[in-house]
Amino acid sequence: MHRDNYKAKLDASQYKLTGQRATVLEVMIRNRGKHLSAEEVLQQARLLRPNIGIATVYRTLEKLASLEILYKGMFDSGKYRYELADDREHHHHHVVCVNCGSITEIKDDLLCELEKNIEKQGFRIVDHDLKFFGYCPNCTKS
Amino acid sequence: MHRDNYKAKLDASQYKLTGQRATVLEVMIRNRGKHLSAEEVLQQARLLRPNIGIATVYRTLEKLASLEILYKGMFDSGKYRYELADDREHHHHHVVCVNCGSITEIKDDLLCELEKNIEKQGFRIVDHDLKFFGYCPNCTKS
DNA sequence: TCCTCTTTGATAATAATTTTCATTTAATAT
DNA sequence: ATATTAAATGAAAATTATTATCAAAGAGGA
Repeated sequence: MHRDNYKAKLDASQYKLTGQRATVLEVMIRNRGKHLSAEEVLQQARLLRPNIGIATVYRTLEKLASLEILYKGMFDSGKYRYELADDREHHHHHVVCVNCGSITEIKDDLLCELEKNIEKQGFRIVDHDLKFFGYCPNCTKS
Repeated sequence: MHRDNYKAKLDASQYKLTGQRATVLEVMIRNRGKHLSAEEVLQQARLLRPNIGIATVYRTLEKLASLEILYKGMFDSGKYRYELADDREHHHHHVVCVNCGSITEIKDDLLCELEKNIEKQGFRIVDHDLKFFGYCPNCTKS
């Protein structure tokens, strides 16, 4: 998805497209595919806008996640990470390397059948979150 | 698994089976199937042993998890929850109700195929964690 | 018993996140 | 353009969950 579409999405929301928000969004776009913590977003945002505050970063990430522009997830220990979420894809699958900590996105989706099974038991499923833990190709070699 | 087996497992470990540890374990056994936070474990433990401290609860939960007597997971926002983990089952699947917050365990496992796909890409998978979000049978009705 | 090592509870410290609040900014009406 | 109003911001304080510190208590062995 293009930069402008994200901005348009934010613009069309109940929130104002302020400079700070555009900056946070810009950081996320430039790091497409990565999973950044709030602190990491702050550091990169300060390169573009030196006196943006941590509270604004948190507030903006939260808003962007509520607009589903970002996906907010907990991967390793104790802090949230954010990534660009293309609206079509609600499902996030990741492989977390237990050796180097790298997080790789995977696309394959065989879960529909499993979801259907669960729905037979009376649930209505709206989303899922799947993480694999193992060794990434790099760490498998050594 | 029976109460005594957990105690035996702890007893056989490098750690002593102290009264406090037995109390925490007892709380977890009495809440089989539930996912308790450290604070919740403390409250229940204090009914059995009024002056057990929060630090001991955290330390014990951590140890029990490292012995794989408990499973430690992050479900909703910002705090860890613990549940009894029968050693055979490393894989945890849950349905989290987005309405009432209830967490239900599911057993079905169709993920082997997916794991194999990922391994073809050079990863070596050792574990996974799958959560579904939706409405539980209770909330689906209303 | 004495000695040593482990565990404990209270409390301080830390880390991540949220709230508060006075000030700034943006959007709208004038 | 200016005044008005509500939303957004940055700095700092507050909160929440968790971990570390440390002196005292407990357990086991020589």
